[in-house]
Amino acid sequence: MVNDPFKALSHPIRRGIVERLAAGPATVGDATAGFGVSKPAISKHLKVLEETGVVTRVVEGRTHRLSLEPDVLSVAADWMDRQRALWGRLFDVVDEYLNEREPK
Amino acid sequence: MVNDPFKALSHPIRRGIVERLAAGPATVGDATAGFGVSKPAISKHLKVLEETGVVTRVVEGRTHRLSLEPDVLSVAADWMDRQRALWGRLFDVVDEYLNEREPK
DNA sequence: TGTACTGTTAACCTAGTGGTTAACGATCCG
DNA sequence: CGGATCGTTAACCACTAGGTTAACAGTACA
Repeated sequence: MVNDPFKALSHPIRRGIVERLAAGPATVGDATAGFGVSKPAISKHLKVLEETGVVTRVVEGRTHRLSLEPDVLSVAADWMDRQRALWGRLFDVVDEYLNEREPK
Repeated sequence: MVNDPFKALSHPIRRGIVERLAAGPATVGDATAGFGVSKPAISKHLKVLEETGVVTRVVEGRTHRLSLEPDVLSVAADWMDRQRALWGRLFDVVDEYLNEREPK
């Protein structure tokens, strides 16, 4: 099991799937077409996204409808926001430090 | 080479290092103490963060001073923000859809 | 000088990731 | 029923990630 949204997003295909689902729910075929890999490979990526809770699945007949689960990924986004706020505060200090140590 | 901020952040130790550096520049020892792994392991994590451009290093005698590089990680944060904005717009639609299909 | 300290490199090992092909399960539809 | 479609599972393979120990390089300092 994965259970780590950052790990779930660490692969470009999975980020691509998330981007597509952000435009609206879609079937597996629709959400994953054009990545240039086989269906089993896609199936594994979806499994990761589902285990992490990023994506949810509703079976409808022979197709599966995928949707995003915003709450889970917002944890990662919040982490990002927090870090970025800290960087903002820190940037001048770091800059000053580097200029002191290695004046061009 | 890695060159992918999401991959760089996909490991909890690397996120921990970034969190510490967000509080200010630090030496390798200071920034990486308490993770319960050996020094070579830390050295590899730092290499990943450096290759990705997330962390920069200045050698000072026998110690190395690490700092964050806000610009690079802000790319990842922007991606997050964009996704979150889309989710916000999308949330009601998905919710409505699910309620239609599977009324409790 | 020699010894302690900071950090990296080298060599190696294990487990996991990401991909494949082949086969299957279930559903829709003529 | 019988075939096409959607998607998964099984078995396998190559490569990478993350960890270890041992040795090394450079710097500080008594």
